[in-house]
Amino acid sequence: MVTIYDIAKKANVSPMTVSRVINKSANISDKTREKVEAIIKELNYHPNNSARTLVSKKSKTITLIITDVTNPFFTIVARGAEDKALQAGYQLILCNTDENNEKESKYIDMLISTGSAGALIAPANDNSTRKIKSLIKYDIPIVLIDRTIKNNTVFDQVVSDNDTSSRKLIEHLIEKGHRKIAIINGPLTISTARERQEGYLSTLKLHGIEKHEKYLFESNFQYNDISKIVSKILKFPIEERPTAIFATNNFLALSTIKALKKKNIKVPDDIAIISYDDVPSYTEDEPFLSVARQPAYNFGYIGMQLLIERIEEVAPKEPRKIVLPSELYFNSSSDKNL
Amino acid sequence: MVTIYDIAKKANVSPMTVSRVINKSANISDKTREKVEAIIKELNYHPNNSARTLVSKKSKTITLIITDVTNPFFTIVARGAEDKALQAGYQLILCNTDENNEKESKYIDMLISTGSAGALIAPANDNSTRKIKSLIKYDIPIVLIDRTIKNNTVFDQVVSDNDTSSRKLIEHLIEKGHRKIAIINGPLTISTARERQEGYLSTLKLHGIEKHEKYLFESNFQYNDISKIVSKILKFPIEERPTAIFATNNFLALSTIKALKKKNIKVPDDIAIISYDDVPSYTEDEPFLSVARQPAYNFGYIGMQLLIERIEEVAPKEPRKIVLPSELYFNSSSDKNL
DNA sequence: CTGTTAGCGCATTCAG
DNA sequence: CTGAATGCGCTAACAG
Repeated sequence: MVTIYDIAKKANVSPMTVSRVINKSANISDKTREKVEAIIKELNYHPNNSARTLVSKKSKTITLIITDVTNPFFTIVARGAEDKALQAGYQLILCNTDENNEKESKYIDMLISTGSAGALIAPANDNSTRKIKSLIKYDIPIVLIDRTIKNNTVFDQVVSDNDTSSRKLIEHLIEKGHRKIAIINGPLTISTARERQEGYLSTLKLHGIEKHEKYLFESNFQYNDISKIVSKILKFPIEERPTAIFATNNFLALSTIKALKKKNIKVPDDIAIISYDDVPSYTEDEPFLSVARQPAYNFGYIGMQLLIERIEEVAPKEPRKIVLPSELYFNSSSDKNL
Repeated sequence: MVTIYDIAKKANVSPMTVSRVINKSANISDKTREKVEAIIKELNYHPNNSARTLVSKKSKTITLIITDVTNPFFTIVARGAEDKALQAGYQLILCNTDENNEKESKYIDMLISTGSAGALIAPANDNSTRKIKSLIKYDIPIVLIDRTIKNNTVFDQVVSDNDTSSRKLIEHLIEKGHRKIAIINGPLTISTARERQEGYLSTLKLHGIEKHEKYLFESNFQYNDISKIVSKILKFPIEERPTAIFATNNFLALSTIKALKKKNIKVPDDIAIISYDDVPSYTEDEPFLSVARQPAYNFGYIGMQLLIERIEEVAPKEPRKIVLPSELYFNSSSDKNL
């Protein structure tokens, strides 16, 4: 391995001078800089980040903790995060928690060990709170993305306008004449699920529609079979059967549609569907799902930007909260007047 | 920061003993081990990986260099790689090259600096060869995945059976009665594109079908507009117009179908389409595309396994080549007899 | 503008 | 089974 000592010897300068050249510090004469740079190239020198981090306590890796890269929403988040990280000279460490607190906890331990400069975290659920807050005492900058934790007063966050967008989605259904609207939600221990549910409930109230406990369903945000829930919905007497379903994330919406299809229920003719987020449609030319689509790329990109600002200590002391508006698309899945 | 010295002092042992406990080395009495472990927990000690890597030259991070996580194939590859890495206690650094040699080169430099234990690389193209081979002298284990480089005699690789699967795809078309088969391919500087093209050509030859240069199209493997190529194809006099198209990756197939739709050409009625890889269909219940589907997860998972074996020096000296068979699915997009 | 000294936190080596 | 000494490659702090 080529070290700054090798460079220094060959350039007839001190290792410190080499270090200064590498770190582009001022106060180096052009002549020595050029000389040293030439030798760095010649010897194909690569700085040793471990040594750098050890002594300076400043690392160039950032940890991204999400639930699953395989979820198209988080795929794009990861891409946005990586793009911004690279721009600023940071490397991205990818962690999938699968909404599992133990995995998450393990990753957070690793993040501390690695000496990550900071982390972008989409918390698994409310149980994540304590572990994440424990990062404060390590002085590791954190930005929460997509999901937040309860009573967060210390971390920056980039979140969605869950309540507003949910309201718009529900109001769209109401305009279409729907009154019996079910919600198939993720775990209420996840902030986004809670906020979307609140948006749903407050909008019903606002429009004088009674809330029915039986229309509230809780599953999880992963891609799985929710035909049991759908069966329950279809077992209601026809006059009580929901005419519309608010599926609160992409996977829930798709699973719902799939389960309905299997039961020969037509969307939107028999039941309308609205969703929060969808999946990229490479195939269809006409989008089908009515959806509040989050700007996934920016969750990663802007989140990373806030994080880097904090790492490089150019951010205000107060934690910042960026609310990214979703874009609403009303397509076929809810395109029928009752 | 809590260090082994803090632990040592509190436990009344030497730092070295603490180090031994942490590294689970033998030759520690149960009593001292337990005592030390208790204090490690109490003080919430996290080993400093930079220091560890610096002194031992063994790091616990692995770099994954792919073209784009946003490509569903690589999304799954990344997930497989991450899963295996975590199992073995490694962290994954994610890099997207966008098929760009400069980005790739930058990432390889970073990988050296970071002191990555190894890397899983899907090379951008043939121009990647020299840079990747330069890693040999740093003694950093490398496993090539999906794509390979020319004259590779040193690196492990996990690749697809591109020729065989291409042959099966083409033979399927031939059985359906097709003789005029076009290929829309990625850059021939990418090994997979070359191999798929070779499979295509040799199969035509095998079946006594003449090769036409005009049926060979080259675009790239990213998701973009290839309507120009499709227009060219449609401008052939009708008796020369291909009745089938082999689109050599997921994005090319989808773009082709989209472009054909726009021109009101029906698939498979007017033109049949076969593809290498597709995208996950969360929505459709009936798969549409006829495809050789690669076991993406295993490209990551097995690739990571080989890499870790090499890092931990339990692999045979000779480079290994794992060829993962694709699964063939013949669906609607080619389901018509001529 | 450049050099010297010291030490980051840990594991390797050698002693005992 | 345990400990002491040493140095990994680099930069902060100070000196000149």
